[in-house]
Amino acid sequence: MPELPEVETVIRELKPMIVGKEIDSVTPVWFKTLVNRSERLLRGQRIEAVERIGKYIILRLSRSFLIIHLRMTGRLHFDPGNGALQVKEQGLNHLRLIVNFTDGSKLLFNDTRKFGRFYHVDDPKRVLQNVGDDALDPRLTAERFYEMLKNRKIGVKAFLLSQRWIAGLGNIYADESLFRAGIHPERKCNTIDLVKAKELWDAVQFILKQAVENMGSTISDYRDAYGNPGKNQLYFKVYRRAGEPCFNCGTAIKKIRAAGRGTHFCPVCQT
DNA sequence: CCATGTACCTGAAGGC
DNA sequence: TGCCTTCAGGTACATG
Repeated sequence: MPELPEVETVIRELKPMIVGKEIDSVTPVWFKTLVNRSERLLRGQRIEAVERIGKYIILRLSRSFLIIHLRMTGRLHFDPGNGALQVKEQGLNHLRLIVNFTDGSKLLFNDTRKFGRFYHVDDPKRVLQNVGDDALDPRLTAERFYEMLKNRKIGVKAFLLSQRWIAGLGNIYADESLFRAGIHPERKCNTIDLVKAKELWDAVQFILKQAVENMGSTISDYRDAYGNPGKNQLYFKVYRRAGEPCFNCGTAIKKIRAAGRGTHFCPVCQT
């Protein structure tokens, strides 16, 4: 499910709901969701801040960190505890973990496929050591992006999907960014010159920012903290458009497997 | 270093 | 209707 824009949407909404709350207890519903040894250590800790690097949500607590990854189908919802839970549809069919706050409100984690994780750690580096800078980090520049690309023989889609260099892109926004920049997903990184690298970097920035403005993309499972779907799926140019005409040239959009993922591109516009 | 396959899970969709 | 296969916003790990 969620890539950077979906995670950003969720935390923007969640932040005012949970910052300052004190954890009373955590109820693990599915035993693998909470990764740690001692959920008792969470009692009495306050949520000091809600941050994000790539697709990772970082809850800064009084004495430790709770790092959340939604993976494919994870959803976070807030239950104010007064009976006014706002979640729509069947948002809570697959409840996997509950954070109970001392004021009676709760943070609910729903996750159909059970891939999502809450990592309780003293040092965020334990989870984030192989995660690069956030794709929307203003300190990143096209020049630094080019430096990362220029000596790699890996296909450019695989590069964008790896969280190790730039964090936050997933399958949808990698395909959409490559289309916008006119680059074939299997092109080797080291064949991209500085000018083309800048075009790709600008495309990544545009695609991600547009998706944040549209509250993320909903294909099936993704919902924001209120249970609402995103609107950005209406702006897809290639993703899930196999066989349909390219908006630039009319050629049928192709679907192949690249970097192990279904990959959509225009065989004429993307070289 | 790089590509590919498998594992982790559930459910929707398509073919027969 | 039912059965079987494939696929899905992700990542970690094993194998050539």
